[in-house]
Amino acid sequence: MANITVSIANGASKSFPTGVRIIDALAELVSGKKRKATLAVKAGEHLLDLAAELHADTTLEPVGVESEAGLEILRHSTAHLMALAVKELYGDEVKVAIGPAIEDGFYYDFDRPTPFTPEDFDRIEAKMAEIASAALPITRSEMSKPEALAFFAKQGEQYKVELLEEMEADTVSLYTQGNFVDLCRGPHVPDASWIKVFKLLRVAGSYWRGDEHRQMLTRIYGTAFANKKDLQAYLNRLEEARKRDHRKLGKQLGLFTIQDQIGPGLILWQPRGALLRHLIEDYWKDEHYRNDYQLLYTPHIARQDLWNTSGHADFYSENMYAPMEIDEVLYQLKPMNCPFHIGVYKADPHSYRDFPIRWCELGTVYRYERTGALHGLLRVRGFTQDDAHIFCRPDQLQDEIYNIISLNQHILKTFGFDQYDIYLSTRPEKYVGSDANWELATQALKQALDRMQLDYSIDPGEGVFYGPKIDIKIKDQLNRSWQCSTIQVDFNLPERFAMSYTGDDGAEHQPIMIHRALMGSLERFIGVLIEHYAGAFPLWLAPEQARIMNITDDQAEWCNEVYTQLRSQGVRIEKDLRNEKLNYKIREAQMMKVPYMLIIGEREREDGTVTVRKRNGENLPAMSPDAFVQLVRRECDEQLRTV
RNA sequence: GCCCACGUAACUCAGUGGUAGAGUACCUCCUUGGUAAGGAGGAAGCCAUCGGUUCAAGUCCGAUCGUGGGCUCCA
Repeated sequence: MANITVSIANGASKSFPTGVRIIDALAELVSGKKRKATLAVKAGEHLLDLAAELHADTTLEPVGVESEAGLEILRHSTAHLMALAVKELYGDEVKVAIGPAIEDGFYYDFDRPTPFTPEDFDRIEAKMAEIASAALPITRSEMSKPEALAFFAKQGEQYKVELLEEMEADTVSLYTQGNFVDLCRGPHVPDASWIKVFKLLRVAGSYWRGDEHRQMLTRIYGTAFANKKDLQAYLNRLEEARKRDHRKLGKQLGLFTIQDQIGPGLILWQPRGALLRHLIEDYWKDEHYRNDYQLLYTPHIARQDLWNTSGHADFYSENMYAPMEIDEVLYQLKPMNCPFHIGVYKADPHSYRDFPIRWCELGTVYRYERTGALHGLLRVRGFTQDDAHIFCRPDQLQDEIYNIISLNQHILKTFGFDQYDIYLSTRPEKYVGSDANWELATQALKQALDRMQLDYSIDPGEGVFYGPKIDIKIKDQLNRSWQCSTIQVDFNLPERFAMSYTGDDGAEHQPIMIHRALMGSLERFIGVLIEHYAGAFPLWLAPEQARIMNITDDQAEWCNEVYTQLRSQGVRIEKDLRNEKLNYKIREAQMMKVPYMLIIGEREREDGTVTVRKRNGENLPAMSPDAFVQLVRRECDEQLRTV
């Protein structure tokens, strides 16, 4: 990426490629007379060089710290500061592994006989503050690789030794702060006094080098900011995310439950959640019929033989549940829908004229997920994919991909998602299918994306062994990314199942198969939706669109009349006729995030009207029940309007 | 699966070795009140499960199951 933009106090500024020492860059900018420079580092690798070498006669303003790259440097330095504090407090008992800056903060991995717990945070933070206030300088030095190896070996830092052994460089850079010397590429802030606002957040386990067969380390996560205000804003954002947590809202709004007795990762949809899901499914089916898809239904189990043919019994077995025996034949629960759709394909002979065939199914699959991976609705063991398989000729591939992406965009947009990160994954090292086919499919994916003028990044070699794919991550209200949509070309299954069609030349050919899911799974998608909307669903999706409530018992009859009328006209309305104060009823409806409250007092009963209170507290003038039905229909139509 | 933490009433939580608690929800009664909690009373727990230590275990120890934060893996 990155150029370094260096600007100085007189306004001059220039970009340099990464790797240029800032001191050299400055020399170019500063004509020799004026040595008082202010730095703005946009993307920096060598800030410390500058700090170290300009210290004597340059004032370095801490402007960089507010920039993104500056924050990264600050956080990286804070990770080091934490390691220093830990070393000072716990000495040789602790070995240090690695400690980078990450999005929103930093972490450092430690190896300690008894892992850290949050109770240790106060002590470590206090030590960090103490070191920081002493403005202990952070200095950069270099060593040859053998020197560095000997140095860290002597200190007993086996993790650093291992890192060094794998490095190719002849010389490495070290950063020294007090007694703590760390192997590090840098850059860092000039001294610890720059680190003023920081906080340790949580401990977690992590494998050394991310390898589950190796040593488990204790990771401490923390964050640092340029000022207290930014830290507070960050903490508030975390708090906001916690409030939106779909597990919490799912319970509060009565959407779904997961129970020990049923089993982990298995979702029970409660009435409100089931209604929400039903609305999404109906919408999904309508959109698919409208876009020339046909709906399929297929069973949940199949003979093991099927999974042998498909190859899942081989390469996917660790995700599949154990076989069960039925009439002395083994059957297995399905982890995927594809072989069944192929079964439908094989029920009839096919000609090139049939294509494209677009078959979709809300197919429930079961996959074994390790207990530690399970997470609310977002990672479960039984889930329903909004699956589809498209069979086509090579010349139709690009159009089909294009159509899938546009349908995807249309559907996602309806749910308020219009920010995506798109990844195109290309051929991995191990693959099936011919090079020519891979090229054809990869180009088709690429051209479809280009045709739609979508930005995407390429993940080289990250495709599945059976074909290239496009993954789309959606961004929610809090700018968090979620992997939902996936579009995969498959050269494997048509081969394994010997699928064919008769071409215009009268010969048999193999169709191209595309797998795709737009929402991914209903479980995950609804989990994301809950957090995206913070449980306050738009009217068309709200399980309860309106709640009618009386002020005194005298209006109960009129309430019942309106209730029955609106129900019969398709409004999802509930009633609250309890002997409670209006305040109390409003509060409850409000907490259930019901979009409209219909308030009925003496006035409304006499006039035959309803007073409408919106979820945001706003009141609409009294209207007839009919007018309210129209209002609901109009609003839903607007929300569903095709873009 | 791995590391750490946690598991007490339907929910949110207090209870650190000596008779199981609060608020909310629920039920009953009073109250009929116009825009986010009216009042009184009542019922409700095998303290996740199993085992151990102890005169005595919700509390200490171990195992199992489950949840959370991560790691790894993924729709």
